[in-house]
Amino acid sequence: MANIRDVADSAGVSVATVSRTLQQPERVSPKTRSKVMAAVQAVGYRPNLMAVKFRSGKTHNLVVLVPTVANVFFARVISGMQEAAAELGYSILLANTLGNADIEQHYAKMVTTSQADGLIQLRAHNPFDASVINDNGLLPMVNACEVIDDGQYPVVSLDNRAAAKAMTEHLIGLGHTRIAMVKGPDSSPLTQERLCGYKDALRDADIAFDEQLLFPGDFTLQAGYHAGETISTLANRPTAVFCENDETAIGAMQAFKQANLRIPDDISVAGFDDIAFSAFVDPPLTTIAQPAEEFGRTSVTLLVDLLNGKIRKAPKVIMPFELIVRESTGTISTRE
Amino acid sequence: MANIRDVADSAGVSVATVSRTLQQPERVSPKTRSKVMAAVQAVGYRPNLMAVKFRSGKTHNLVVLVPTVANVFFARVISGMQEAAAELGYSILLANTLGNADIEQHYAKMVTTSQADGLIQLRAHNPFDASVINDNGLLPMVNACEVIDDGQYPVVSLDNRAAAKAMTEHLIGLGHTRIAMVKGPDSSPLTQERLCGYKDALRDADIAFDEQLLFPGDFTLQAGYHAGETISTLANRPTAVFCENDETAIGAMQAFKQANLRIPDDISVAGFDDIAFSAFVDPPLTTIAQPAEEFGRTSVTLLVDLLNGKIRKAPKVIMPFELIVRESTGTISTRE
DNA sequence: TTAAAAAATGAAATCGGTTACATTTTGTAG
DNA sequence: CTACAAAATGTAACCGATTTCATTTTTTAA
Repeated sequence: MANIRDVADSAGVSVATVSRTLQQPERVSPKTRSKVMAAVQAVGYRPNLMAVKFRSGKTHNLVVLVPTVANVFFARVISGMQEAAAELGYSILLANTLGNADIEQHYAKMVTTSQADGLIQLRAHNPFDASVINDNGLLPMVNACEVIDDGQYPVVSLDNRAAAKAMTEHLIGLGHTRIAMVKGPDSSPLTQERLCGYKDALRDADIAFDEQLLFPGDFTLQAGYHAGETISTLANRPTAVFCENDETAIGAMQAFKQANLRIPDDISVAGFDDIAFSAFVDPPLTTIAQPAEEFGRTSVTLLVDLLNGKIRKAPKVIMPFELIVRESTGTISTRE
Repeated sequence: MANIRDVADSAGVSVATVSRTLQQPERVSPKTRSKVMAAVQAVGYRPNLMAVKFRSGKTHNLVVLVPTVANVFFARVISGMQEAAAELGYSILLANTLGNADIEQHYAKMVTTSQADGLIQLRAHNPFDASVINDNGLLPMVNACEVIDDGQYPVVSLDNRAAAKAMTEHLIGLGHTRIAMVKGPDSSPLTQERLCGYKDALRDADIAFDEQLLFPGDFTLQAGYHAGETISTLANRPTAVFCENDETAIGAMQAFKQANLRIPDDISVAGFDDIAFSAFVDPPLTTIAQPAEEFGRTSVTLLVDLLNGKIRKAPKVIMPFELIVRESTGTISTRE
């Protein structure tokens, strides 16, 4: 592999001149400039960017921790990140952590070992303990999608509580009073926030909260299916089910269909996230749309600002949500 | 940020001793070893791995080009890659190319500019021209999932033709003779291979191939929905539809339902990939399962072998497929 | 024509590790 | 106790670029 010295030798100039020709062409005479460019072609020179990054101390890499890239919502967020990163001259190092703390730390260490400039967390699990990999406790990090709001790091999130409240109000508006909720993992702040929003709406409508109508889940199709099975056989069945994400809702719908329940005539189903599939299930799913790509773009922008010292205090950006009413929710007993 | 010299000074030894303590502890006396370890703690030393990688010339990074991480099948492949990479001490640099040649080249250049050791392509679009970014034309690369079989690079792929043939034979076995196919993009080798398998099966069963039964698609839900709409209104409607991937099949199913066609009584639908959603649509989708995670693991292993010079000639690994028969396909006219 | 200013170029330090080789210390055998 | 081998440690070169500072060349003005 040809290096800058080979170019210099081939052009009969010093390495400094070669470097200048490539970085600030206006600082070399036209004659040597063309001589150098010819030499670059001749020897097939490609700068060793590892050397550049080493010397500059800037890697222009950003590590992104994702619980699983197989989650359709996260996939959209990642697309947004990649886009913003490309514009700003950064590359994304994607870590599919599977919720595994070892993998998380392995990738987080890339920041402390100068392999990456900063870190973005996109996680739905237990808060990441930055002190594990960094003694002074603070590393250039942005938390996205999920509020781990200790005020230490910038946050990009949705007002999950308000969104869940809006969805619950939609269901209440349709006449539902027995509204089940299929939760995410209890360890996730998302689960708690959405649960709070659900309770807020019930309280405002003077509907008593019923612990029995809460069902465990973990954001997967399987969990939704399982919850749906359970709900189907319930003596005093709820007339609506609010699932904390779309995968769960789609799984539940499948269980309801197999139990010969009509949606929404017998039971309304609502989701959260508005993944692409949700518009293509039968019936199309009522859900909450999040600006996924925008989440990605914003978190990258924020992190880069942080790296450039353009940010004073850890800001908190709240992204807007949208209630998407489709056909999986309706008034009760229409055809009963 | 403390460097190795700070540790050396703090411990009162040379940098070489510090390095040895960290790399080959047995080559240092126990006394100095503990002295150095204490100094490491004291100054909060983290090795600058950028420096290590620069000097060693090995980055232990692998670039992976993916058309879109939002594709559920690719997401599984990526999980497999990450797993194998972690075991082998490599990191994955994931590039969401969106089929954009500029983004592809941007990331591919990371290999020629010493920012990554090798490249894996996971693409369903036009073949990547390695010569664009590398004069001598050959870079450490593995092609996965899609055969771009010019014999230059190792390939990990499925026998798409045989799989498509098996699915078509399944449909023929159910009594179907008018079998439509919703294709992927014509530019993709996958599309062609699966089309060939479809034709193979027709030929073996003495069914005339009918150009009219071919419908364009691009592997998206929307394309499937659109094809489904068209097929629904056809005068001489086919009794079965084989879609070249599951997203397309799920989109088509949605269109059929809206046209009040019963699946599979009025029309059978088959997909390809066996994404997680396919078991949770109504009715569950008959499809071809690919060992997605295994694809990822195998391609990483192959690439690392290639980097270590453990591979002579570009091998071609064919992964096994499995026909998953669910409820979206059935005999014709059962309840007509 | 010459002195001073400006432009172009080169020499060498630098980033933070690793490692070949040199040197010193310790251990062992005669 | 000496001689030599083995172990421990240190010195300095090296990886490939950028950049400061010095030096040379060219341009401008008197």
